[in-house]
Amino acid sequence: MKRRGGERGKRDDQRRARSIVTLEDVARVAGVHYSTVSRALDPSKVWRVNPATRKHVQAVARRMGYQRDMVASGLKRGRTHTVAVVVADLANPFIAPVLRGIANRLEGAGMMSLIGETQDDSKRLARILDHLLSRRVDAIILTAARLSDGPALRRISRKGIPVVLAVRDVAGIRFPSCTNDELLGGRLAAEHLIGLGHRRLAQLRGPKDVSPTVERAQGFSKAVTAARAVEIVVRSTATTPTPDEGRRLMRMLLDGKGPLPTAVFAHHDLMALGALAMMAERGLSCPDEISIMGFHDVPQVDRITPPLTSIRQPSEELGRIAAEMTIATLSWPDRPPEERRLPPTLVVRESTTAPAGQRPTVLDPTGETVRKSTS
Amino acid sequence: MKRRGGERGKRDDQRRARSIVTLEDVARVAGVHYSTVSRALDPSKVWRVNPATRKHVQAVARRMGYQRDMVASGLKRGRTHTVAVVVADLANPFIAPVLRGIANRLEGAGMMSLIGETQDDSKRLARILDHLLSRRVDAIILTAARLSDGPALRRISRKGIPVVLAVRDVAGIRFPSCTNDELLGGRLAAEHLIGLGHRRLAQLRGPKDVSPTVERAQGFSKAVTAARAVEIVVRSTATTPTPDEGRRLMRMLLDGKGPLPTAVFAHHDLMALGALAMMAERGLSCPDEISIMGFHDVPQVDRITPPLTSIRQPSEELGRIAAEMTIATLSWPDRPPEERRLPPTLVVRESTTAPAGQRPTVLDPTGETVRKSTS
DNA sequence: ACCGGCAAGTCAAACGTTTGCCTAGGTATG
DNA sequence: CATACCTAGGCAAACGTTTGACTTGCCGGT
Repeated sequence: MKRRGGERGKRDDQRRARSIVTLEDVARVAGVHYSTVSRALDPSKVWRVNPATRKHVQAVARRMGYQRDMVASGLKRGRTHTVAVVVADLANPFIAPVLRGIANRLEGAGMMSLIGETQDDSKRLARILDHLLSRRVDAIILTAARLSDGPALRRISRKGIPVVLAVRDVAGIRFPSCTNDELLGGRLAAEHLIGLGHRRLAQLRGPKDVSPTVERAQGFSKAVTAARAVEIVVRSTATTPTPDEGRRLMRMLLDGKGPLPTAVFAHHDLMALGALAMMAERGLSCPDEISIMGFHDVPQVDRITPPLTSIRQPSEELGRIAAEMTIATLSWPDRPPEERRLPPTLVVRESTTAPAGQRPTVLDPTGETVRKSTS
Repeated sequence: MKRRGGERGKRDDQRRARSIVTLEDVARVAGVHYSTVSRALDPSKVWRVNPATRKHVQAVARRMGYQRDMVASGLKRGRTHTVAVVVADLANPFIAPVLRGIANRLEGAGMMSLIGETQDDSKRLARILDHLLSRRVDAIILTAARLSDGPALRRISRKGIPVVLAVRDVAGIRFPSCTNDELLGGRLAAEHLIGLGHRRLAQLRGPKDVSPTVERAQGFSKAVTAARAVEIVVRSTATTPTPDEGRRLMRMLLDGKGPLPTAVFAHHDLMALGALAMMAERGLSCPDEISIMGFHDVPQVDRITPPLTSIRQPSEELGRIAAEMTIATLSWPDRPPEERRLPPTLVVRESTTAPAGQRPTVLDPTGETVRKSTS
């Protein structure tokens, strides 16, 4: 515990200017070698230093306000404690809770998340992935993968940096992933509408080339086929599911040949809103003439007119689990990739009802027509 | 341009395992010293190397897939090209566009954003700020500041890391900041309601101890006073403006002594939604009995019943500007702190109308009562 | 008295870049 | 021809931490 002091003082000015306390500073004050300080402050190495010395060093470090430089540490250890989260569209209301789940879980593990937005542009995704490589992030949580992004991902993965897929899956690749069970989501939607008596259904599909759209469509179609009902599919060409795209698809549907469907399943609540607007424009009433349901159960769709039937997905939990899988992969790199699918739930509101022909009409005491209602 | 090769081969195995190409690898292949490679790849130092050599080195680097290690570079240069964005609540729908504005602008400058969420908890803010210090971020964009966070910020600032305030301001501190002009926002709200003829107005205030609430309230009150109208203020005790908090405040208002106000200004659309729900519960109709308006114009409030009058703020632009100010501060550290305030705009919809007594009642050809309407 | 073993610290070489300084030639100038 | 000057590139010391290898001092056992 003897003090020595004063043998290593040549770079002090720089550091004081940045007012940064280094191991060396602490060591000088504590009267030990800086490697001892390093060990005294590292829980996993602290057994190498005498309890008395440890206490003393820790006290000095705290007093001087020492903070380990994570950049230097990252360089040496090859761990930056940083996870990149790549999203397609920050404005999509259902991505915020995912981000939150991720950020909060990571914070608990001493990590933070870097965010990048691709706008579903493959070039931009490639640029961002390169950049992330250069930053030596510990892992990447990718929520912006397109079905065809396999090759790009394999390239990254070969560089030795773990990629965890969230929300969207990728064709022909086995990575850890945490996604919603979209097949089930599609099926729940179809079964709900079929259960109400609909025999002629339409799908307004979401952005193309992404797994949720494909699987949701598949789950829906399969249930429709199983029920021997008729299905009309309208495909989106946009990359973002907006109300405008919903309007456009709904117009295409209404202008199409053949009889109109009695129920419409939009792959995104925002598209359902657009579809509702289009119906209003054409003087059609929902749900009386056509039932409409959406997906995601984004905030406030329970308050519009009519309150929207939707499928709810556990977004924040999905983020949390994706972060958890990332942490697990980092601490046990060779574990086989786990693929979790979270079950969605149906939320029935007033935008869906039985088709006009089959609607049970009941007179209630006030003489008004009553229908299934949740409020 | 002579090749030398083979004089520095002792650590190759490690690097090949991580499949990371370093300056040294490129140098060996190109037959020059690694410092020359460094200079050939740094636009600001490239004049120090002969054009022919530069070309050759750049070609080799590209061919080998070299990527500068930003961690090492960060350690040496003291610049991490990372900006932290600290938000209070990731789930707040109006923060997503801000984040997006920031992330996109930063990406253009070769930086990325680290995100942290405080949940408006001062302890957590302090923890996060410490952590960010340790990560040596280049700057911090703080959207989660409480009025009383001055001391904590000064501490950070003294460590030499620039802080830019966005959305929320802090008492008694002169930092670069980019906020909404909340005074104007409050005034617009008040003037709109007063203009409709209301003389008895209520405010449901937002989270306490944050600048937008205080200024918005002040702007509102001032306009009310100027018009010699009467004001009732209901203060929130929550830290997050939720529909539930809106319900609670609205109940307090309705249960209060004295005559009810004819118009209510909620500091957040979500609170306005709660207030509407509370009115419905009490059998009051909006806007017939009480007009309600919100703030932020979050997505979909135009589709609820009745469509909500609100105040719109340019969130994405605010983020972009905050990022811009951050970049400016980094490249010219001693510039005087700029304080920008972005003007909000009033969006009139159907949840606000003239008070019952003064409402101009007009018979239209169908014999129904017509009122001001936007749709 | 000698050796082995252990505990507690010190030493110094990394991690991959950046950059001030130095040197080796070459060219211009006296 | 000698000197000064320039250019292009090499050298090596940082940046702050981590960590394998080494030293030192001490104890117990033979």
